[in-house]
Amino acid sequence: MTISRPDGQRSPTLEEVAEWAGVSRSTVSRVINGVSTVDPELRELVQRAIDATGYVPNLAARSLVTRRTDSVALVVSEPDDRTEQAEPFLNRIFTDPFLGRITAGALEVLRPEGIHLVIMPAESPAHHHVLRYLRQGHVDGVLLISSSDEDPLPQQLCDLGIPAVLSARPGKPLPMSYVDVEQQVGAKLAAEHLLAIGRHHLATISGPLDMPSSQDRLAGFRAALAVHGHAYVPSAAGNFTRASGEQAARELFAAHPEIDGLFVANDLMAEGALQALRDLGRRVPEDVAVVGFDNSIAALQCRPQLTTIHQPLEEMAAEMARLLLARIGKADPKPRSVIFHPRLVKRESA
Amino acid sequence: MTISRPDGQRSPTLEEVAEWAGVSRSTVSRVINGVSTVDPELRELVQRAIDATGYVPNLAARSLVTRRTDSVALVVSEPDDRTEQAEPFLNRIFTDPFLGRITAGALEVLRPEGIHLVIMPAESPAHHHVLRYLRQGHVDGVLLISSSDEDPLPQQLCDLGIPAVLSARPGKPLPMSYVDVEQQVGAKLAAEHLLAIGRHHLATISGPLDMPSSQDRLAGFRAALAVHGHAYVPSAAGNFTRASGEQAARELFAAHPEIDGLFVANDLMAEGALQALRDLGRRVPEDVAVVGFDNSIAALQCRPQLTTIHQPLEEMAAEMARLLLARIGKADPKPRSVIFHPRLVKRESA
DNA sequence: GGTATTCCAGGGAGCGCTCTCTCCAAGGTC
DNA sequence: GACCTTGGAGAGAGCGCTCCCTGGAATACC
Repeated sequence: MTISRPDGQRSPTLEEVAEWAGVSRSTVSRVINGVSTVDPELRELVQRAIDATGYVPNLAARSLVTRRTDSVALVVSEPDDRTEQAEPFLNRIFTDPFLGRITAGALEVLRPEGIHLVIMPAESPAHHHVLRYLRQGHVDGVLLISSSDEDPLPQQLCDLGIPAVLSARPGKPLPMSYVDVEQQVGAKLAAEHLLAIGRHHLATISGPLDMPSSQDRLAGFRAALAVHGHAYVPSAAGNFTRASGEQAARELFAAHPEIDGLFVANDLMAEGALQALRDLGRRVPEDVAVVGFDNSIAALQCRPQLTTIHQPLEEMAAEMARLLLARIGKADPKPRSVIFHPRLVKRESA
Repeated sequence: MTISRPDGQRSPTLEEVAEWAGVSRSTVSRVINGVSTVDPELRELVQRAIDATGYVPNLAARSLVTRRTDSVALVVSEPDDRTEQAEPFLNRIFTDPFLGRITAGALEVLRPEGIHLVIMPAESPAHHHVLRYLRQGHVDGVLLISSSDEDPLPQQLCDLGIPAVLSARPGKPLPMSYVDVEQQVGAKLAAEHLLAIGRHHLATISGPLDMPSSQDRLAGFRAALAVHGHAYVPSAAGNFTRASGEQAARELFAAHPEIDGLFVANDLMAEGALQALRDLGRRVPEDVAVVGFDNSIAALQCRPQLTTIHQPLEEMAAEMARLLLARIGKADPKPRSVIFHPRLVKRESA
């Protein structure tokens, strides 16, 4: 802290507060930390001293001894191979409603516990920066949003013994807790809905295929259709951005103009697909029915409004925070997984 | 730090590295901090010891004595009165391309300096949380994105002597550095362009009117039109979200169907306005010309693509970071302001 | 060759806090 | 009244680091 206060002096220390109140350092410390064995009268006195001096505990000193910082990091990671895309990483993550919902959910749990959340983007070239930050002990643990099964970060955190919780099933088995949603079930809901409304030429726009969740949604969609006799399902991969959805839809309809039902692996890409369909002169849902995934704000903002698969991201993030807190508490609880259920939200597009 | 390493032991200390290398604590410290007065041979030896032990400096211990943390916060603040809006704060900030660009620009400057950036949302009920975080000395300074002239945070940071730089001219005069863009000039560019392409019935959708930048854009637009004899300019205020832009456009066109030129205070709202115009059956730009503001990714993603006022957000954020670093370096440099120039980017919508 | 000067490694203090241990006083027991 | 228990305050050590000061070896100077 470089708080050069206006009056030029540093912020007061425990010792100074103690002197002001005429008690010992220990007593002040006890009051600050809410230890009950303090005479109520003294407690009151010390509280006045704290207010009078404007005392704030020095975090560095405290965490030097407690080995806690009372803050956790939300790290949004991105592997090498996707870093050089048209739309820069930071633009993508700070434009996708995903992150906001995750943050909100995590804060819901962390704030009442007095734990701070710091958000750190970690695109690949900066991985070591972030890793250094984490190793230095700025935070007690990390909520890791990782978007590829090639991402080395989960493994690294594991090796370093830094408590962490993942936002999805890890690509490789790892002794870490994670939350997830039944991706395949979500895709199945979409498939069955499209069939139920009488569509026969189905296709899908998937997310990046190095993401387990993308793979699952694609596989789930295909499997559900196979059950109904559809052996072949055209697909194109996007990267979860609106532009990539638009592009994928164009490709798909160029190759398969007969498509009348489309499952898109997130709402943002679905919005892009809607754009493409408009340009192609296809009406939604009359000519083509579209189902998205996420039930994000984007689903409500496009025309027609998106029928989509709801994913309880806020609750999932809250659960991640809870799992992390548990992990930080005791050294080595068994890694736990918590799986959430998706559901279909019917709107106008299908 | 609660790093309970897999093998159950804590991470090594300076002392242990010193012992490994057979030198003193001081020497290791010197090597770590790149002090030049170390025998190259010893330096080499110490480096091997560091690698072998996997040593990472303990941040708490270090910053206890240096009073630096080598990290700064990017705080996105929001005043009371706007917290209870349809779209939650976190959704809004993590959906607007604004934040991504700011982050990218700041990191550009901070990363090479080895300074970490932590992002903290600070909607009003959590202000004290964030303030506590900052006061505890987690960071050396703050880049403050504040969106209202009622926001108490700048003043508070100032009082606490926490180094900070603002992202726009503060609502009230304050001895803090800030960057800004010539908002009025930007609005004037929009106004003149709309006139130049032959529009006569101009209107504008502004941002929240408690933001100095919104006020400036509105005032600038009106002033520029006044010069050309337009005494009255219909306007409606949004809150910089797509939905609010759509809503504002509806209101505006319901009251003033003759409008043929529209200046919207950011691209996101302009996208919403485009949506509304499409619903109303107005062609853009034939019936209504639309000019946005920001030149964000959103301007490229809508149909027709937006003519907009470019704001060099990345450079502005980079400059903020530079100003902050300067402020952290020495106690009390004179607060500086750096003003950037907007420019018109012509696309399809006007 | 003796002294002054530089160079560079080591030792010690101390940053501000927590936490354990000690100690004192008050109350309870027989 | 002597003893033990208990509640609650203070003293001390030490977390891991940096930074200043000291001192010895190497070099330079007269």
